[in-house]
Amino acid sequence: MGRSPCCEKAHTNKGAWTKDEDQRLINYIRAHGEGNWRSLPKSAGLLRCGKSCRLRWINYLRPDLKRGNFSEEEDEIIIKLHSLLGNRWSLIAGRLPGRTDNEIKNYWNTHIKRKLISSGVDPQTHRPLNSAAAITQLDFRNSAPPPVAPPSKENSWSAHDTNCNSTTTEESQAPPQQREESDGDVDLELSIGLPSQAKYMKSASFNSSSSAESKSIHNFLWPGAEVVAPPPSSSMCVCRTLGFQKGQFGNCQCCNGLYRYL
DNA sequence: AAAACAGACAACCGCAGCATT
DNA sequence: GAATGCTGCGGTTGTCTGTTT
Repeated sequence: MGRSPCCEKAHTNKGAWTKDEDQRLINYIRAHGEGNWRSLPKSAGLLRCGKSCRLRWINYLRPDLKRGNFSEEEDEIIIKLHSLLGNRWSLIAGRLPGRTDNEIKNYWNTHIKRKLISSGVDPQTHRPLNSAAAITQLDFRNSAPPPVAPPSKENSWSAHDTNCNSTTTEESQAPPQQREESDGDVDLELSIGLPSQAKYMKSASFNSSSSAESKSIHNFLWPGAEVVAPPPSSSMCVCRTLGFQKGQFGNCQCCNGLYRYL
């Protein structure tokens, strides 16, 4: 038995939004806040699918959006985060205030991909193009999951608890950059500090229980976070507000840190 | 000037996970 | 535990605009 459609397609508009529709949506969300997307169109007097409303708001109407060209700094961050996270656009967007996952995805596909290719870097593997083929089979980012314990999107990138804002996941869900041997081709040290988008940001974390693997992975962090030292046996976050486990990746809204505890 | 092409980006679609019933 | 509903994500498509021929 299939699911019912998210909306009555026969009675919904599709395609480009009109100014009037935008204004209705803005007015409604200003008055009632986000959420309840399914019932929103009817309440707001819009002949649109709830999904469409949500997308329009998130990608275009949100007041905190930063429109305009990406800076060089943002380019660098996107490339570095993509090398770490793969096509987790929403997660990457969480590190770029004012940018949406859709915007970053489009930008990646239209600009950065080309830029990397032209500079001889494989945009999927982030390695020199001539060596990309050799490691293709190790790269799970945009292909089928590994045979053992395939990654689960939700498990990998589950939303934060609003109090603590951290999550942890199993090793099998770590992005390939963390799973595969890191031989230094990719600089995982992110040295550009940025505030996270508190409201829209989702945090991700990865867990690795393999000590051998752990040693092959770069430790990295976001500036601004207070990093004391890898906790010896404690399960506490270095910012002392989280419960990260050793061997896990995670980023934290409390301190803006993205960590891996080796 | 018009057609063809390419680039950019907004929007849609299908899927998956979680929550609720 | 199964069915259903809601939400969010990533991939893909459609359309608009600018450039080239």
